[in-house]
Amino acid sequence: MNTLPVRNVLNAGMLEGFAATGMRPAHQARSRELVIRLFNEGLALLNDVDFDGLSIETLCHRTGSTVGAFYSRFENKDAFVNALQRIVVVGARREIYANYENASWETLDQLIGAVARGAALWYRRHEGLVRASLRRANGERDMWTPLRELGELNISCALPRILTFLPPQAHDGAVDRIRLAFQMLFGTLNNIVQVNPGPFTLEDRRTAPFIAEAMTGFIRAGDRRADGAGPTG
Amino acid sequence: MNTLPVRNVLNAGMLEGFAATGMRPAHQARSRELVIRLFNEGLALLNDVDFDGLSIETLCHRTGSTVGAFYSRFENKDAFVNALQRIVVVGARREIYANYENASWETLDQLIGAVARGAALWYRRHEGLVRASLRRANGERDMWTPLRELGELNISCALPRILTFLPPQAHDGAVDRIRLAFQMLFGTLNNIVQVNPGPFTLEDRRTAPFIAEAMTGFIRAGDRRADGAGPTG
DNA sequence: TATTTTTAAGAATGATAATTCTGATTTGAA
DNA sequence: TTCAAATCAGAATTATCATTCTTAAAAATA
Repeated sequence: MNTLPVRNVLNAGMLEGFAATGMRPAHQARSRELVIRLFNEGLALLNDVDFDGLSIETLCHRTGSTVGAFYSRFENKDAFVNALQRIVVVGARREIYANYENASWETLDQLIGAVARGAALWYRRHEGLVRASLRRANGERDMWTPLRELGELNISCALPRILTFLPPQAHDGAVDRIRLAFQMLFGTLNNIVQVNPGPFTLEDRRTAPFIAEAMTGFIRAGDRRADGAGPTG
Repeated sequence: MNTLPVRNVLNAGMLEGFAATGMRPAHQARSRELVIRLFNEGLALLNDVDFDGLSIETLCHRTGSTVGAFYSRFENKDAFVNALQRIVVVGARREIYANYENASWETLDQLIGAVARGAALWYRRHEGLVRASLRRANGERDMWTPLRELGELNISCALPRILTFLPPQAHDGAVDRIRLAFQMLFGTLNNIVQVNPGPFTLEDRRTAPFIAEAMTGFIRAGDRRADGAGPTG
């Protein structure tokens, strides 16, 4: 399904201090290495199958391991999947912080352009995990929670910065508009990953800039309304 | 999961002339009634579970029927699910044609406003089916195909009408913008149905008008650029 | 009414995969 | 080096459901 090259994104260092419910703490080096292998192979497999199609036996075979080893690390399949999401999210969180701390933007277009581009890039790198998480998203199991929190982190970083580009009298109405703009951004990206409706794909260079333009325009339209200009139609 | 009242949307009349692969033609009235009951109960169940969670035995029990009866109608579960999607799509198709034929719009805002409102309404009425179809959307099984076709029908009706509100010199670039606008519309609605990210929901009255405004603004921005006005940022 | 076709019941079957269990093997600290 | 704790191997178990099969009932047909 996914034609992008798949790299091993996780290494032993990233396990440092990482814990997740249903994942037994590893006391020996070999088990830490196994966990990393399982995570990376899990990510690779999720480019082709979803969570239901992810067979523990296949996963273990591909990592030169056994189901016994798997179950001495993880309580069950759900716990594995949850841990996999969590460790990816930990990395993403770091990226987000770094992005917002290091950069400063001169215009709203630049800021939102960077946000949309960054999001699209991240989706490309984690297409399999996102697709699998979406497919299992469900009231009870809450398989989407880690990724939802990631989106909320992104918004909480972007929101105050966006407001600095808007006149103070527009701030009130702008918050709703900004939130909808992000809902459209993530909705559109999720939809591309899941059903690939076309014509715009994650690989298409126009996708992120176009979405960014739509977001910016929508947010600015509220600005114009707060000026008393009235509807533009 | 879904708190909306669930009505029986299908009746015997809608089965007239309806056929789907893997669905045996019913020669007796009792089997036609059974199919309708299965469809309606299936739709109701899909508000709470997805396709995997939809148990044939439960479905049959709830319709006062048996698995034997089910399998003398449908080749297998997939065939049932596909037929259910198809018959709902048949109705939706009719609605779309009717909407576009009966109405005429005086402004672009009105047209797109009506399209977004109509889409959001339809999603509310078919939340369970949409969610289940999305969750199973997958390269091979192509569980999304019927709904994808529905979206394309919507676009093919809207596109030429939208163009009539734009100056001819803007038409070329506008097509891409219109398509992305629809990708954002359906993406956002799909995402609401699937992960309900908030703050905007299907029930929120502001959702459809807001999305419509974003779509209109984005499409018009291309118009302004074709005038030679350059980027607005 | 006789008989053929269609449909329904519901127990039995079968396939798939997650999970458990028991007995080795390895590790790392003393 | 020793040994208790940790880990691993892999066969066996289990649970879940879709699907099949056989027999019975109902409807259509003549």
